[in-house]
Amino acid sequence: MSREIPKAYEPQEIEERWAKAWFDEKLFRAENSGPPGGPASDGPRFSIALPPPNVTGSIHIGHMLEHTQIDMLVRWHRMKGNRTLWLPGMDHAGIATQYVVEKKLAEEGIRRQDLGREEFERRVWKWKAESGGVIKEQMIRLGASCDWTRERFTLEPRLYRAVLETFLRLYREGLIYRGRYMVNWCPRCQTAISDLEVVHVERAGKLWHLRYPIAGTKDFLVVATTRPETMLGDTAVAVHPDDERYQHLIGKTVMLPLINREIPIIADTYVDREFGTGVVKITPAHDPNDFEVGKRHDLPEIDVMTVDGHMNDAAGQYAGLDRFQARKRILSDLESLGLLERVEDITHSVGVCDRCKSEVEPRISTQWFMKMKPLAEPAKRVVLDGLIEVVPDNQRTILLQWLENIRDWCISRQLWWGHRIPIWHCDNCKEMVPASDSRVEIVEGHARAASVPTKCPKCGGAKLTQDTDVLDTWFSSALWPFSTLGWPDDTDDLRMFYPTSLLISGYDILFFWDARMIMMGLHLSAGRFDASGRTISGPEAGLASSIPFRRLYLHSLVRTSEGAKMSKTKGTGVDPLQLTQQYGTDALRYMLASMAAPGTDIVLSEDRILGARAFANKIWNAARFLFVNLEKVESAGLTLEELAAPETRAKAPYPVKGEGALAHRWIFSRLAAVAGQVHDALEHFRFHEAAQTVYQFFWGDLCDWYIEWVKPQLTSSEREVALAAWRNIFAALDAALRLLHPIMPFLTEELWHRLPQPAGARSIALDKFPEARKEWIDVASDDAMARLQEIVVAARNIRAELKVDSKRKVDADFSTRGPMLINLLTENMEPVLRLATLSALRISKEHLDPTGAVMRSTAAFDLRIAYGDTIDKAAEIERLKKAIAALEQDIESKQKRLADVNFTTKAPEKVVDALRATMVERQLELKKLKDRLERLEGS
RNA sequence: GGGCGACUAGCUCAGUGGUUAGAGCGCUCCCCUCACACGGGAGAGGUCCAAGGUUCAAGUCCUUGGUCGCCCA
Repeated sequence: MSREIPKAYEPQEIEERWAKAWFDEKLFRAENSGPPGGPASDGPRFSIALPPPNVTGSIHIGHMLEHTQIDMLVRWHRMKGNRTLWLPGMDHAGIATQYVVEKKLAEEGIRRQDLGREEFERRVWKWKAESGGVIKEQMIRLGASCDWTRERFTLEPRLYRAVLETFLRLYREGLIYRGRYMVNWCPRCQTAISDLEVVHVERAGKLWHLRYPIAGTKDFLVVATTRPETMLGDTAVAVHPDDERYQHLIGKTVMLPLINREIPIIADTYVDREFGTGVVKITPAHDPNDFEVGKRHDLPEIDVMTVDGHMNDAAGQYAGLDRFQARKRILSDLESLGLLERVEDITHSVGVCDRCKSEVEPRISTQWFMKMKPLAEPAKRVVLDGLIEVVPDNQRTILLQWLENIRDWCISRQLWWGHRIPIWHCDNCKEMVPASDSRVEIVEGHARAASVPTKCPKCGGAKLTQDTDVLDTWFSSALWPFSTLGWPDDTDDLRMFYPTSLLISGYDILFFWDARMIMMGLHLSAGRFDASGRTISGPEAGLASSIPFRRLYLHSLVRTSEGAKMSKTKGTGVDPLQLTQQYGTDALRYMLASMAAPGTDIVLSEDRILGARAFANKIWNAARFLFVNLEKVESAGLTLEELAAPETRAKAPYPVKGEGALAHRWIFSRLAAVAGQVHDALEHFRFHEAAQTVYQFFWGDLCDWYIEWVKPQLTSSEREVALAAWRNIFAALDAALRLLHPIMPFLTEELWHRLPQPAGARSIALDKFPEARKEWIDVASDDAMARLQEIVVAARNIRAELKVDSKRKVDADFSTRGPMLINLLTENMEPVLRLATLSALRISKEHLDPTGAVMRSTAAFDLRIAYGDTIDKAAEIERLKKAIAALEQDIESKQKRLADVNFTTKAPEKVVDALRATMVERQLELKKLKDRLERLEGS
């Protein structure tokens, strides 16, 4: 072992080295975790699926936050001895990936249509092969302890099979159907998208009031619209049936301007009488509400646009124009005809494509849908029954409300990159024929449905063409927790790891993904629920038949200081790898963990990363202190081998004779308490609490007090003392590193290896997480140490006020009534004198004379230091007066409360007693301060 | 239109009805003491957005309002 160790923690080389080693050694294979030796199914398990990042992307800070939280829990469970699986993988991200590749092609002036479907798909695969590994590399570098031997991709053959199986089952059950309905259409992506993929943005717009001449009169009706170009497709105007203004017109007609089509005036309760003139144009082919009205009144649907957002032949003279150009032309034409009554400035909500931000066009088209109500019922039940615990709780309500109001899901996409729908259409009779089973075959390295129908069962026709649509990406994502474990086959992994223990995702994909996984997981695992969604008791019908995860934690999002989501295109994105280069991965992880309070979004702060980096350096240097002193271990007569032996550490704390015993008992008592707190915090996703607890323990307790306290013991001439001290300090630091490992894996791995470890020890990640050991809890030591700390701080406080040179040792006087503090001080005189930089501490039971000195008092003791003649009397009087005022106010409020019979009778006895005791102490303190003030003012 | 969240020290944020409301950073003073100046020691700094209410007790629970942000329609 080399004993050179840099003075400051330098993360770059260390992190890269360990990231590579962990990956190369397959350290995080599930098989490396859990009880050694026993049968595979023994013992507690922990399994979690990585929310698969888009294959085309790169890690952003939101991933980093997500992965840090998952990794903390995964490492923690692994160290607790659970058989632990974190299954990673990527999502083919249909529309997103196709968009990216299309944009690249556009740079060469190529459209995908120029290439044709097969060639385009080939290009996407090629591009995926080139850039698809980026995320994986980054995740490895950032320390995610995934089992990479089980990595999956949503478009790989095994997962396509799961998709086929699902589609075919739901199709046969009638839960997937095809039909002609109004959908959200993106003219840029040229595909239908689901309701969830439409984002609503507030935009400044205009409301145009148009005049529609009433047929056979010189009058006209005025309709208001934000989308005048759709008027070409109007097939009616509507008024409210009870609107007195228009009663006489119902049943008459208007002449649609520009196109000169005679259309009826109808009555429908959908019309809002208060809006505009109370007359609305009805365009069944371009508005979802008008579509419904059109159905009710049997109106024709006139689609005036093309798939790419241009006007079609039905638009007459406007055919061929882009929809926004057409709008301008139509408005100017109406104006010149005197049919534009007025224009109003408004802000309104515009639906845009989540992916490309183009304005979405409501459009009638033939698509595939999934019936969601029957699937949502069991999902609601498992959430209501607590079979799936949702954290934070308010997200549970949001989820339930969404499930309550669920609408059918448009699952088909007119894309080329994705899972192709396994339905064939008979060229002859248009019958739809599904693949006969879910088997897949590999063609050119990629999966295709293998069981292709060859003959139409209805007409016998032999010419069948596969549906050209692919499925929404979220269709395959919805199967992720079980498709990745081998479903629909009954695999060992499925038996071992399903249902997964937990899902951690951002709340922004609660509906997109989490909810759909619950619905699909429940539905595809027949047997556990009957049709009413009730839990069936008795033996489980199969391991796969269950919820996809037992707990669901929705983590916060990282936002810019303006509250917007981080966005690369807006330039507000933060590259975590760059931050890693700058500050170290562990520092970044610590910072994220420390800010990850459930339910609150995170705004990055440079200050907090710097603080985290300082913490990493502090840990490094605490270990460095032991490291550079290793020779002294040997000179104390201890071998490193013995120190490294697990048995040695297991027996800590070793009793230390004489003065030094207290601190050892205390630090292990703290360790037990802290381990308990960290367990509790992690169990409840309180990552920030876990982070803060270990920080406080390591820096405050271990470094500031324990190490400083025991330093001289390590070089003690008494061999027994030195031996025990070394054994204890190693055991304590080793435990602290294990405690820190889930948050800061690289640093702790490096230090763990640099310190003596048993032969053959592979990694701190496979070591044990510290337990809250009951036998370490030592309330008396906690209390004693707190008392001594109070005395040391009081002495330092006086020194600072007297501006005593920090190296100069001075005498002090100490007074207390009872023997308890006297004994305690006597037993710990050396460390107290040293830490307070005192030459002597004279102990008495008498009152101390404050003249010419500075004093600090608590209810239990007085401490006095006289030094030089530099006492600033005025300042001391000022300080005393302030303290007295605060105390008096406090005592007064306590007295008031204690005098209140309501309080003393209704509040718990414990609270009343505690208040009483505190008040007595305060009164004592107050008396001391008042006495002193009097003397000072009198002198 | 409906819902959710935030508002606490100069800044970024914790705070689970019950001591004198905490942390990190920043600030002031002292110290480069042999693990660490990414450090050590000491200190200053808060009418907890406002107004009502519940309670023996409210930063915490309820109601209303304000400001900001997010989501859904």
